[in-house]
Amino acid sequence: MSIFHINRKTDYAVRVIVALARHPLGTRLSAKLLQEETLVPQAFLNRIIAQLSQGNLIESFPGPRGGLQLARSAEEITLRDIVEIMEGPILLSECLKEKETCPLAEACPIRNRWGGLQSTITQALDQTTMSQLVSELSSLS
Amino acid sequence: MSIFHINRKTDYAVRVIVALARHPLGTRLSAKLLQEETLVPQAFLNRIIAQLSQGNLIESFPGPRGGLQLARSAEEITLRDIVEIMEGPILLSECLKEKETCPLAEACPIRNRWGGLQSTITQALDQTTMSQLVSELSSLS
DNA sequence: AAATTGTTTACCTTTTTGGTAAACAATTTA
DNA sequence: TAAATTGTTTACCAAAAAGGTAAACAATTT
Repeated sequence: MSIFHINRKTDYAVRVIVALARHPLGTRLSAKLLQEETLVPQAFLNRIIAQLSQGNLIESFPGPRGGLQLARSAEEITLRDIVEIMEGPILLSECLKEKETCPLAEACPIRNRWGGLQSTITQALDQTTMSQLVSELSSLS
Repeated sequence: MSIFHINRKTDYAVRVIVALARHPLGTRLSAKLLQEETLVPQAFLNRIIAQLSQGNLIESFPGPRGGLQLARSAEEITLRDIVEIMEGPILLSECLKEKETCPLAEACPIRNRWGGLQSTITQALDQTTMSQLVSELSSLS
């Protein structure tokens, strides 16, 4: 699509977390209700929910009176948490993995630049919490 | 692979521009020589060179005594120039295109965050010039 | 036991990535 | 002007990722 693009799956996951974060911690919402709020296709949403659950960002309870709830408070969930659970670690270039050896390693002028940009991105994502998003949301409506 | 990942094609393109930028403006290098310096597969490199040429970042001259040269000085070529020629405009989310309409547009708390991060990234790329990379390279060797 | 809710697995289509190869076009020089 | 040299274009390809569907499965409550 385009470089530095957020995948739809991750975008959807943010919608899910924000929908949950709008309610008091401990509130359980069903997958069906989350579907109505996020507009994500149900079958796809199921897998996103499962991934968020495996990543310990949400907790799930089967059966009647079950549902999904945040695993911790909205202040303690950042955009980076969600991005990394859905996409894996942020890595601008293979050469930023210590173990990797690049044929140009001896004379690579770009590696440190990618490293710096990667730090900038991860810091920006770290600084955005779900409670910030929720308060922006209420100021919109 | 991983989110916020620089594609190999773009990484290769940076190698090409840096290789050219190490010589005085106006110096022509052949595609064959560039292949030896960048280690990019020849057939793939040909297409990368063509794309850089179409993007007016380099100039090409066919025939004997021909070759490739930078279209402007290394101080005037930024990482963003290369990234956008190889990958198209930087766009974190579809919803950042003015014309796009998102079903959540009325109540979307994340759009401005993606917009801010996108600005941060493009500014960082704007601030890196090829002459900076070349001088870092000489300080390495 | 039945109803309700989340989980897992398998499968699918389209697009992107990374690459190869050969024909083609332009320019210089013998 | 023909041959040699150099870049350009096009067609093709395999593997992976993106985005999604659907059905069987497991757990819990009533």
